[in-house]
Amino acid sequence: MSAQQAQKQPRTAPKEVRQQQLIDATINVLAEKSISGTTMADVTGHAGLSMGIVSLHFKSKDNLLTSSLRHLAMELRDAWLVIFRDPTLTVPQKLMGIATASFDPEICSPKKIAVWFAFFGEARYRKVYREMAEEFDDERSDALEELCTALIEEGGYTDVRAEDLATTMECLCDGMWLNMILYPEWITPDYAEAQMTNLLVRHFPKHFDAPRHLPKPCGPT
Amino acid sequence: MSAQQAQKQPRTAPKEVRQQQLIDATINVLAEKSISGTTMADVTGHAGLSMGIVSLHFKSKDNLLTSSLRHLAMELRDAWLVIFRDPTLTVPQKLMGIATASFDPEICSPKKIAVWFAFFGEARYRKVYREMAEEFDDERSDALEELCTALIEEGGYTDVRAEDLATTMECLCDGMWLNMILYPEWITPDYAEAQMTNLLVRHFPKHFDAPRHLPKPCGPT
Amino acid sequence: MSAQQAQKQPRTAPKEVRQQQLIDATINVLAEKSISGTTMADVTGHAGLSMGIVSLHFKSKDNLLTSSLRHLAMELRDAWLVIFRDPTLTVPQKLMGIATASFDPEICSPKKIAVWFAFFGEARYRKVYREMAEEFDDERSDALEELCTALIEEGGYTDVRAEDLATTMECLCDGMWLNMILYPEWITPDYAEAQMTNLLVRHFPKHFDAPRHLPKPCGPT
Amino acid sequence: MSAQQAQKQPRTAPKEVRQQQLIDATINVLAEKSISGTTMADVTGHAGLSMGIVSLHFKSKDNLLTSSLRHLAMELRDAWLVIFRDPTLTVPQKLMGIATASFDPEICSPKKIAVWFAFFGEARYRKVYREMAEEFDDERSDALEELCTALIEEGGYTDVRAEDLATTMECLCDGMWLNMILYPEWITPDYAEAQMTNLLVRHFPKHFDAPRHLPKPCGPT
DNA sequence: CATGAATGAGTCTTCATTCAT
DNA sequence: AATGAATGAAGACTCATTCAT
Repeated sequence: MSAQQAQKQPRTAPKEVRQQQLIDATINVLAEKSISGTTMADVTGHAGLSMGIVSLHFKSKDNLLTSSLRHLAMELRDAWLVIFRDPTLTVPQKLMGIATASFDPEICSPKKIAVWFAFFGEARYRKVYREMAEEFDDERSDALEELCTALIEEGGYTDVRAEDLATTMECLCDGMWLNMILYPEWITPDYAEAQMTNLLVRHFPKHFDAPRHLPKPCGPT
Repeated sequence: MSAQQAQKQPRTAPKEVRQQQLIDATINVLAEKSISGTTMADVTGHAGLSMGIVSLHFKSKDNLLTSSLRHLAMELRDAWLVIFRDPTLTVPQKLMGIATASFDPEICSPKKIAVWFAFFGEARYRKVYREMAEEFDDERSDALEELCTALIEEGGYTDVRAEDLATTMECLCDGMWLNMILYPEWITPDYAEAQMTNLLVRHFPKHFDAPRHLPKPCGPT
Repeated sequence: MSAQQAQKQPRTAPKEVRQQQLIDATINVLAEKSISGTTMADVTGHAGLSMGIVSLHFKSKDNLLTSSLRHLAMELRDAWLVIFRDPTLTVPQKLMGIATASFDPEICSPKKIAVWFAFFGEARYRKVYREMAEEFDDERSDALEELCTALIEEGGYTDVRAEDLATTMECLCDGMWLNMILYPEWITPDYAEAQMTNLLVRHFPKHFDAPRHLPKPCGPT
Repeated sequence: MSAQQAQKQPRTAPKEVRQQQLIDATINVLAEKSISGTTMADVTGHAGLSMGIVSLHFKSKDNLLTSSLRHLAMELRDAWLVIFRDPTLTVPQKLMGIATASFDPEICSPKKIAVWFAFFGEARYRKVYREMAEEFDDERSDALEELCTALIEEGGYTDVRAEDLATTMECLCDGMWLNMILYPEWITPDYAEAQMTNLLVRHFPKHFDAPRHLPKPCGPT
């Protein structure tokens, strides 16, 4: 929400609204200026509010950043968890769903990926992230491994190790995120999804169809 | 080189020596404090030199950072290029060599990966990186694709697309780098190399042996 | 009154009650944090009221502080004036009474002395104090001098000058206040009273008995 | 030194000179604005230097204030210690010298007294003062007591307790300091010295001559 | 009368850069 | 070529005061 739009907002608002408003503004500014370049004046200006509002609602810049990171982490967790727990989905559907959840436009807009890497670029926030997300990351690893194991048994795949494949899926996913901001013309969300599908087809040919082969847009330029 | 050692050094030194000394110090400090937390006083203090030396040799902080990034990029490029151009190596050896070059201790120490992601965390330096390295990154992509194509033809692999596999290799590599600093107990250099081998075995079973399956240390914790 | 107790109080209260409540809170907070460290949020929080209440009743922080100083000054003036005007007391009783009134626990609790010196520490409030209290201070000086003069005539003391003794009494009193907060183990209220008695005994031996000689607690440590 | 004069000073100066320059400026500004009102910009502006210089030489505002307090405390200590240790002085001369050292124009200018009370007005700096000066204050108490004891024995004074008189001297001194800034027309340095002499004459009539009786200037107005 | 969210001017502090030596 | 004292712009944070409810 821009400052212009914000001028029409009421002078006071519930705590939750203001906090979310500030977190949204923070993510927007972070994407552009990263952590070192993001000032509280930038954030509050973007939200159409006054400078003191951050201290009022978040006590400090660090806490605002941490809260914003938590917001992103929760959003991502919810995205795959809702798939994993959906009783109407089959195992292959769940596996594919989790694999591609990271590339949902809501989750992996260029803006949000930039913010993720802004945080990963600072040792301090890597630690913060680990402390807040270690449990969820474990859960996701376990979920992927569990689903892979189920498929391996079902399909009698003797050459696939669930553990290794789960790791490959997660790391490939992260690597494509990185290249999405480095070379957005090379790795697009659609291409990333096709790559994930590719990986699953190659390991579980009895369960997955060949992906559409997207023309690689233009190399890592 | 620590400040203590540095005190014994002569008061003057050739341009190149001083510049490399400062770049080394920069990489060391960046790994710990990232970009926003790295001050010129940190860098010069770590190098055992005076504050004014940065302006003398690099004109500005930004230029010192850019030079440091270039140093890392060149180091990485040299690592895979020397393999690619080595006439004594076979195609599979080259492919494996390039795939695992990123995990050479000299290239991917925890310190250096942290610095890479410190730069990737800032939009400004992603742009700088692209401008200085997109040529090399293209070259590497082309090299990988060329090697894959050679193997596909040689082995008659009909289900492998060179382009996609090259992309997978690069992204998987980057994703493991990220998880190496996020969860160093999970992804170790040895495990990363095994994962890369795994990928090649699965695509080119006639050319690569099964990798040693390292026990996955402890999940993404 | 603590915030907890205050929560039970009715939402509205007469002007005078609220004002006194705020002055009490101000004195309590000032004692601990002095003027620079006392915020309106501290004061209203201590009183269990909302932030806006200060503006409502006192218009500004400065006015609240000035009112608090006046409250202290009036309290002190009342303490000695009631003695001076008490028709049942003899001259020596009055002199002794005024001399020791400053050390009455109600007047000179550690908290209140700290507040006095908080105000004396600021040129601005020294000026305010002078404007509001110089009349009373003059009156007290005159009262002491008058009482001393009476005793001098009565006892035929030829070596005492009423004016100088009155000054000595007042300054000694102030100096003991200061040392009470600097070194509370050294100067206690009891010791201070004994010192004042000592002074009177030495100047008016025919009218005052020897004081109890309190063991000096432990030096200015 | 004013900003105008300061403009002619060299751009760099030895550490000690700059630090003393800043402490002098601090004392000047503190006298006028007290602690809450003194900004680093005030201090550096008064010294004719730039804002960053405080952090460079004193790390923080608090440390600059503490250093300034220490400077005052040392100055006062030196003033009486040099008298106490002067082998050419007699015991009465030393006693009188210490008693009146506090009123030396160099020590008790209106400016410096104001600064003393600015510090005494804050609990934080009372603690700091105690920690830095407790030893010296003890020494001075001991010195006064020792000198009084010597006179008592020499003169056969049976009605004087060295301990109590030393305390009276110190507190009277402090009280006159306070009234010097509250009512400078009432208590002048000369009058304060006369008061101290008075006290000594009354206790040790065989050793001290009657003081000149200064006309009390104008009451506590 | 009373509330407390919001404001924004003011302060301390940091730090890249400059410059006299 | 090298030093490091000095600069001053910029940022995070504080807090007296305002105002819509």
